[in-house]
Amino acid sequence: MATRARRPERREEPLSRERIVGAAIELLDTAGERGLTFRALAERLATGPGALYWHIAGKGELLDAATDAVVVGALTAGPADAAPREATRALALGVFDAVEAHPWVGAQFARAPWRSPMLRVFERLGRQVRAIGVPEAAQFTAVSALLNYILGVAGQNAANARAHQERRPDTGRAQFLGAVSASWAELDPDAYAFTRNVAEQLRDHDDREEFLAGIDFILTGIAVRHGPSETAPS
Amino acid sequence: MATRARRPERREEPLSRERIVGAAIELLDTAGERGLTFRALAERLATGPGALYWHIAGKGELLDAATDAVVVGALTAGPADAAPREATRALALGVFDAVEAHPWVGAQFARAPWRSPMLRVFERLGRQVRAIGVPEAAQFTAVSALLNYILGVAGQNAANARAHQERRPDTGRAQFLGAVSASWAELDPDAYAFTRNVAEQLRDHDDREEFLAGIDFILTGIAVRHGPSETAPS
DNA sequence: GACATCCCTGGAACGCCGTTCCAGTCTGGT
DNA sequence: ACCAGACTGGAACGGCGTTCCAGGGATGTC
Repeated sequence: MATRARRPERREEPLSRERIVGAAIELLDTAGERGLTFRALAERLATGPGALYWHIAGKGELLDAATDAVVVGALTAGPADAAPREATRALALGVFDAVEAHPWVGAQFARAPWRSPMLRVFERLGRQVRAIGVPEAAQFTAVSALLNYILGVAGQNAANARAHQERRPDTGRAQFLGAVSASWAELDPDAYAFTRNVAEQLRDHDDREEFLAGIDFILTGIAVRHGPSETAPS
Repeated sequence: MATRARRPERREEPLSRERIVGAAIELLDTAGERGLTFRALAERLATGPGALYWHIAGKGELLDAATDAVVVGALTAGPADAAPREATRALALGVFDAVEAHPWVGAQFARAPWRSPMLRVFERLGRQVRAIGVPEAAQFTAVSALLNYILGVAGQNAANARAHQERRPDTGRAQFLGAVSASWAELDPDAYAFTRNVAEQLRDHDDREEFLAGIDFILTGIAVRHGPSETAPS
C-alpha cells in the first residue's frame, strides 16, 4: 500500500525542464550554436524530439532559459562593498567572463532584446550607475551606453568563437587572430592605411584588457558629464 | 552580320551578382531577415534556386555582399573637413542611420566578424581617432571601444526591429516600447527597483540621441586618457 | 481487481530551409 | 555546321523546428 516509497522512477531520471536546459547548455558549450538541435538534444536525453515540447515551448524559450541560467550564475559573485566604479568594472567583467566561457550567450543577447537575461544585467548596472551619483534623468542613458558596449563585445566574442571553432576546430584564438592580422597587413596601403598600421595590435591584444579599457572610457565619460566633481570629492 | 547589335538579351535582364544582391536587399528590407530565402529570391528573379549559385557561393556571401553595399553607401557621405570629434560623431551617425534603415545589417555585423563591411567602418574610425591625436599604441583600443559600442547598438536595433516587425507587423516602435515599458513597471519592486524607475525613460527616449550620448561618453573617455593635453601630459 | 483518467513519452510525419545535381539551352568562335 | 563553354532552372537531398498522435504508466474510483 501507500506508494512504493520512491520507486527508482520511470527511467533513471524523469524528463524535466531543468534537465533539458542543462543538457542544452552542455550541447551548446561542446558543439556550438549549430550543435543545439532538438534531435541531438533528444538523443542525448534518450527520448524523442516530441517529448521535449511538453516541457519547453520551443527553441527560443530553450535558448532563453539556457542564457538565463548562465547569466544568473555570472551575477551571483561580487563583494558589493566596493566603490561604485570598481563594482561596475567587476560586474562588467563577470558578464564578459561568462560570455567567454559560453560564447553562444553573446549571440543570444543580440537575438532576444529585453528578455530576462538582459534585464538582470540592466538592473545590476543601473544600481551601480545610481551609486555613482548619476542624476536620475540621465541614468537610463548611462546604463544604455554601458549595456550596449557590453553587448557589442559579447556579440563579437561569440562571432569570433564561431569562426575559429566551427570552421577550424584545430586552430585556437591565437592562430585565428594571427591569420586575420596577416590579412590586414596585405590590405591596400591607400584604402586601409590605418588598419594595416594596427595589424600587430590586433594580433597581440588582450581581450579582457581591451574590454575593460572600453568600460573605463565610458565610465570616465559619464563621470565628466554627470559626476559630482570628477576629481575633488564633495 | 557581326553580332545582331545588342539583342534584347536572353531575358529582359540577365542574371548577375549585382541584380541578385539588389533583390536580396529589397527582400531583406520588406520581409525581414527570415524573408530572405533562395527560393523567394529565385521567384522574385523569375528563375530557380540553382541558377543563383552560379553567381553567389552561398547565403553567407550573399548577406555579406548585401551588407557591404549598404555600408559603402553609408560611408560615402561626410564633409571630411570637420573637426575630428565632430567627424567621428557624423561617421557613427551614418552607420546608425544605415542600420536603422536596414535593421538586418545590425544582425549581420554580429554574424561575420572582421569581414569587409566591418573593416570599412574600422578603417574610417581609425583615421578619425588618429586625427584626434590618440597615440599610436592606444589607437587599436580606442577604435575597438567605439566599434564595439556601435555594433552593440546596431545589434539591439536589429533585434528590436525583428521583435516589432516579424511578430506584430501592425505595431510600430512606439507601441513596442510602450509594451516593454509597461511590463517593466510591473516588475518586482525589490529585485528590479532600478528598472522600474526608468521605465518611463525607456518609453520616451530618442534612439539617436541615446546613441550619440554613448559615443560622446567614449570620446570623452578617450580624450581624458589620451588627449593632447587635457590636464597635463606625462 | 477492473477500469477510467490524465500526465507524459517518443517515433513518424509535415513543411521549409540551404545546397547540390544535372539535363538542357543559348551564345560566340571556328 | 559544329563545338565548347557559359549559364539556366527544376528536381532532389539531408537536416531543421515543429506538430501529431498512438500508446504506456501511475493514480483515483468503484
